[in-house]
Amino acid sequence: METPAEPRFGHSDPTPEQLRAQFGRLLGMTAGHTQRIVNGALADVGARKYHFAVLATLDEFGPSSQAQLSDRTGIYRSDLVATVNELAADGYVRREADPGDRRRNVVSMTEAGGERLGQLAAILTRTNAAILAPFDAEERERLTGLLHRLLEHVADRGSW
Amino acid sequence: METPAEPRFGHSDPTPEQLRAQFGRLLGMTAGHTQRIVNGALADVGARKYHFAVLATLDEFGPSSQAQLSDRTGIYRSDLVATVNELAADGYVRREADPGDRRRNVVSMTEAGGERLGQLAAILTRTNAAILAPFDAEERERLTGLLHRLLEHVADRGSW
DNA sequence: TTATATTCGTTAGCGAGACAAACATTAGTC
DNA sequence: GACTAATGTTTGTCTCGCTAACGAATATAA
Repeated sequence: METPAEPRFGHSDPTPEQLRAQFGRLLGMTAGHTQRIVNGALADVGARKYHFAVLATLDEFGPSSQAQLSDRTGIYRSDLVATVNELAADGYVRREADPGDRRRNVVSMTEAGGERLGQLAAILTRTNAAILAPFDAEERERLTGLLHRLLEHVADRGSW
Repeated sequence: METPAEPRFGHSDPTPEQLRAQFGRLLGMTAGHTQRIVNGALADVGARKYHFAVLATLDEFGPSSQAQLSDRTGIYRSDLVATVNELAADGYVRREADPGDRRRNVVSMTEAGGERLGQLAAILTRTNAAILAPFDAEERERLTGLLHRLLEHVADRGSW
């Protein structure tokens, strides 16, 4: 088992079987590439996905506290601080103290924020389409259906 | 109005439409949960996926230089240094200077490393099975088939 | 043969993302 | 008024992917 023998000149770099066989790896690599594409497109305009998540949430629910934003986006409260900071610095959101509850901040989207959301949404629509390009409508449905089921199963706390 | 603060990834508030609609998010969240499960299982025995990747590669190709390991696992050379350090510290691999090329190190798996690989492989087999539990054979094939196609498309450098 | 280029391992560091711990302030309840 | 709970914030940890740079060794071209 610990004897020499071996490659030396094998210039090809095949992926080992045991690695390729892992479903988690397949999923992870696919997601990794996909996210790299999406993140790259967002980064081109100086955004991250947290920005889109917050903006989209504000658009749908209106002014919210940070705790609400955290619950609805899944972003940790601690990470939300930085996200709101960044969005506020660019004038996309406003953060004001809630007069009714002084622990709270009310975060609301500005006009510029609405435009920004439109820009980011367009980017995401575009990249999502490009990513799914090789699939026809039926395959997309199958894929998203399977992924939804998988997500539900895998997100089920208690079983893990 | 609000629920207790915790269960991270399964939020309590409704997920905004624009977020839910993103395919990238679906893929990302699914992969995220999956990897958390896998990483958690590996972490329980003090391992990371890089460890498994290197061990599995050594098992299949025999003693290799770090550059070869990097090529075959996809781990960056710089990150491989730490990985080999860790594995060597635990006695799972040996790192020796290559007498034939003094720039190189020859990394080889020890007996303990072989056992470790068996342990990690068992963990991965188990978690992969659990993850795919809700699917029957035909669905698994469909899912992996679709993911493979997606991976190929999305990993295609040049188009992005 | 000498100069130049390339390879290999290594160190250091960045940034995103997911997450935990602790804390001060403020509200609500007993 | 004391106790508890929620909110926002700071700080820090860890994995992962990725970049830059460097010294040593080797390969190649002039």
